[in-house]
Amino acid sequence: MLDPAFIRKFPDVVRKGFADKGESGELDWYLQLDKDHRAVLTEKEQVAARQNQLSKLIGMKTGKGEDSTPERAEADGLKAALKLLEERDSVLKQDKLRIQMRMPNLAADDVPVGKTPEDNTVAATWGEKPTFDFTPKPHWEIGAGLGAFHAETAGKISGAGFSLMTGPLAQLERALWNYMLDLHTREHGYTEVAVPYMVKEHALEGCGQLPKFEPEMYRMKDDDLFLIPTAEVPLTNIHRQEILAGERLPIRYCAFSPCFRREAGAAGRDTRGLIRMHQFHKVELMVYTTPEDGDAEQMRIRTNAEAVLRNLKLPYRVLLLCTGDMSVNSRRTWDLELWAPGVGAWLEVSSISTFGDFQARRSGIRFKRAGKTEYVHTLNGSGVALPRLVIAILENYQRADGSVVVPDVLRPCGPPAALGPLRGLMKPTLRVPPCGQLRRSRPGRCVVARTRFESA
RNA sequence: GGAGAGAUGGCUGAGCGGUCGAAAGCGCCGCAUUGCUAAUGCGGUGUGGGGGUUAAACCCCACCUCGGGUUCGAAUCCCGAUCUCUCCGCCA
Repeated sequence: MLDPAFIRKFPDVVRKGFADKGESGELDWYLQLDKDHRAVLTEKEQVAARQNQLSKLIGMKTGKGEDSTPERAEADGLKAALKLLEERDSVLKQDKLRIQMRMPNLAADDVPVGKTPEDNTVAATWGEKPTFDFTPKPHWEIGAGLGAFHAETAGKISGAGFSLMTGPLAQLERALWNYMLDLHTREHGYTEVAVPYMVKEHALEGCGQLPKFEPEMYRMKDDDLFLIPTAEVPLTNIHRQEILAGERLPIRYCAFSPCFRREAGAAGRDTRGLIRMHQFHKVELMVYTTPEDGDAEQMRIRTNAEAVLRNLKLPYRVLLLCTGDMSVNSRRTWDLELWAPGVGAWLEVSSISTFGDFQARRSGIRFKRAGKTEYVHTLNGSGVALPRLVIAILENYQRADGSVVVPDVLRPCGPPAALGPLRGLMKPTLRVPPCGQLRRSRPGRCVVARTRFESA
């Protein structure tokens, strides 16, 4: 939500900002409503002030045992007019608010103006794309080769857009989120939060997911709850309607959570493999800070998220999104994209945004310093999203024999040095091999899991 | 699922038709005092909106969870919603 006083004072700046994002923001309608509303407000307040005067007078006279008939008569006469004005006030206020909640945020000055992803700029690249003396496979083939990726089984249970991973892949994913949480909490100063995965409507409104992205949301109709599309939602709502002590800032949270997205506009896109899922896991970073520290904190989140990718030695690039490609709520967004040689594409694993006071206004999150109350700035970024991270590891670290080297930093989290093909898995029945354990097949048993250990 | 209790300012907690935006305490800010730390005394200290001003001062309206109602007048009475807590039952 934008500052109403700012909209009123600088309508042309706002109009330009909306246009850059490819939105009208219904600005002209809003400005007209605002004008009408203030006229009604002035009138209403005058009548209310008179009524308050009379009521006090009646109270005093009654206390002294004096007659207050004329005052009562006048006050009585005011009632109908006041009620009418109050109704108009409330209607106009609601109309204004509805538009305000749909208005996009204004982009920061350093964000390139543009319409499509082609207008994004590459802010940084890191690492070298790996070279192979064989044709690198896409992750679904690698996963299937490991006997650990089961698209059909997931489809049988939940339909398209869901994944089911067993043994080494399930373990790899778990090791990754463990690793990321440890890194962010121990080295980057975030407080880990275990959040609810279902939230109320107002929580989504506060972040800006609603009303705009309602088609993207899974909703529990009977309970009027939504499945979270990201842990940003519960994290940003932790301090909803609070006035924080200034010295508490910045507050840095991280959380692991599943994320649920209907992907309503993306049907038929990225249907194979793990690239686009209705449900996926993610470690999220979220910061509340002061207006002047907002930009530095955004860079800090970026550095923290990049640390994950660097430590895993995965090639990536950083995009500064243009006005037209970034989220309507954001002031500035960097995307981290991992290189996936198997599918031959850059995959977004983190979107690092600063919202300025946009979310804070919607959610009523303020702080107090030197006797003044101000809105906080909120920021977040993934640190990072899991399925695409798994993809990048499989595809970057694959070897000709179908095995996959596991990055060193994950070793303390459980996985072996390499993930090797599992053999003897009975199909179509799913048998889950023990995680990363070297286990010899036993005669007479149908479950055989042999994970080959090979030095990298 | 059944029964009950409650929701007041940054926090704790009074008030239960009229000078109540709301006692008191804590916290916070300022001043005074004080070898240091600590303590003490005095004063101040909510939020949003509209008007006003170069900026203030100032004026007005609203806000005691939210939404309705009764009344000249509601934190206070009535109805509804939401949330929290306690007990019983059921259950991972």
